[in-house]
Amino acid sequence: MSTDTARRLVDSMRELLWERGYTGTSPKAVLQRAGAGQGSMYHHFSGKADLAQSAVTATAAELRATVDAQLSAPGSARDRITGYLCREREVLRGCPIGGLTQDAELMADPALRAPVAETLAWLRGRLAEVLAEGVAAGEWRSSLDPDTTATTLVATLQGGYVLARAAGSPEPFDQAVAGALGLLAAFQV
Amino acid sequence: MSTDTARRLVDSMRELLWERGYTGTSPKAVLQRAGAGQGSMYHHFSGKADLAQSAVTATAAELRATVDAQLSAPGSARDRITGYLCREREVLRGCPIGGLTQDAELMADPALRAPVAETLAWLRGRLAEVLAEGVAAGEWRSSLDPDTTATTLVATLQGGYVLARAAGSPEPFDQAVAGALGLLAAFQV
DNA sequence: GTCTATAAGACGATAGAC
DNA sequence: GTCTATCGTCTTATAGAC
Repeated sequence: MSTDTARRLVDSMRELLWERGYTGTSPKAVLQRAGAGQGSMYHHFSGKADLAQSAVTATAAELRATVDAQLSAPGSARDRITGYLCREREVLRGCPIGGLTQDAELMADPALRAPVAETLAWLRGRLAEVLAEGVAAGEWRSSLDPDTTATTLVATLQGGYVLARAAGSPEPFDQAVAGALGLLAAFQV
Repeated sequence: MSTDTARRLVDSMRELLWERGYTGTSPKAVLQRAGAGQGSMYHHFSGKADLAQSAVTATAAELRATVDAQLSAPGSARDRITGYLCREREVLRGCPIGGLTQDAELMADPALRAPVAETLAWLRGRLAEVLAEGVAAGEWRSSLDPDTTATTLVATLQGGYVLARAAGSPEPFDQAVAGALGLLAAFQV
C-alpha cells in the first residue's frame, strides 16, 4: 500500500490550494507536482473534492495545533497575544485557511467548508479565552470585551493578509498588527 | 454602436467577479448573463482579461466614490468613522475589491491588479486623514496613531468579511466592527 | 454589431492493461 | 497500485456569414 503516494498527493493539493485556490487547481496540476499519474489519484481518492477535503482538513489541523501551542504556552496573556499577533508569517501567501473563504466553489461543498468554518470559529474562541484570562488577571481593564475584541484581532490578521497581497508587500499587514496592539495598549492597567 | 451591449457585458462581468472571482468566471457565463453572443464580446473587448479590466475599474471607481462621499460628509470625524464602519453592507458577498486579492490569476495581471491595489491603498489613506482630523480636533487623544489605526480598521472590515463568509453569517463581521469601535473608544477625550 | 460555427486544448472522470 | 488511453464537456478564442 502506497501511503507515500497518497501523502504526496495531499501535500501537493495543500500547496496548490494555498497558491491558487480550489477553483484554480486542476487534478492535472496536483498530479504533476506530486509526480503521479491519474490512476494513483483515483485509486486513493474518489476525485478532486475528496482529495481537497483531506488537504483542507490537514491544513486546518496543523494551523490549529500551531496556534494552540503558542496560546497555551507559559507567560502572561498579554505576552501570548502579542506573540501570536507578531509571529513570523508568510504574509504574501495569505492565510491557508482564511483565503479559502473567497472560493465560491469550495464554500458550496459542505465537506470542504466545514473545516474552514470550524477553524476560524475555534480561533476566535481561543483568543477570547486568553483575553478573558488577561482581564481576570488584571492585565487589562474589565471594560475590554473578550469576545468582540478576539473577533477584531482575528479579522485584523485576515484583513492584513488581504491588504498585504493587494500592496504586494507585508507592510500593511505589519501596520494593521501595530495599530491593533496600539489600540489594545489603551486597556492596560 | 451598441454601447448598451458593452455595458451589459461589463455589468455581468462585475457581478460574476464578485460572486465567483476571475478564475471562476468564464466568458460563456458572462455572455449568458448579459444575453449576448460570443461575437459581441470579442467586438467590444479583446478578451476575458480586457473585459475584466473594465469591470474591476468600474467597481473600484464606484467603491471609492461611495466611501469618499461618506467620509467627506459634514459631521465630526468620530461620527464619520463610525458611520462608515457601521454602514449597510452585503456582508456575505464579501468586498467586491478586497475579495479579488485572493485570485492568483487576476493578481498576476498588472492591469487587473492595479485598480485593486490603488483602491485599498487610497482607502487606508483616506481613513487616516479622517482619524488625523479627529485627533487634531481633540476628539481622540494624540496617542492615537492615524496611519496604523486606519490600516487596522480597513483590515478589520476585510477580515470581517472573511470570518462572516466562513461562518455563513454576518455576525462575526458585526462583532469585529463592534470590537474595533470598543477599542477606539478608549482614546476618546 | 451581432450571430453561429468551429477549433485546439484543458478539465474531471472512467476503463482497462500491467 | 500505477500506468496510459479514452471520454464528453467546458474554455478561450477565431472565422466568417449576415
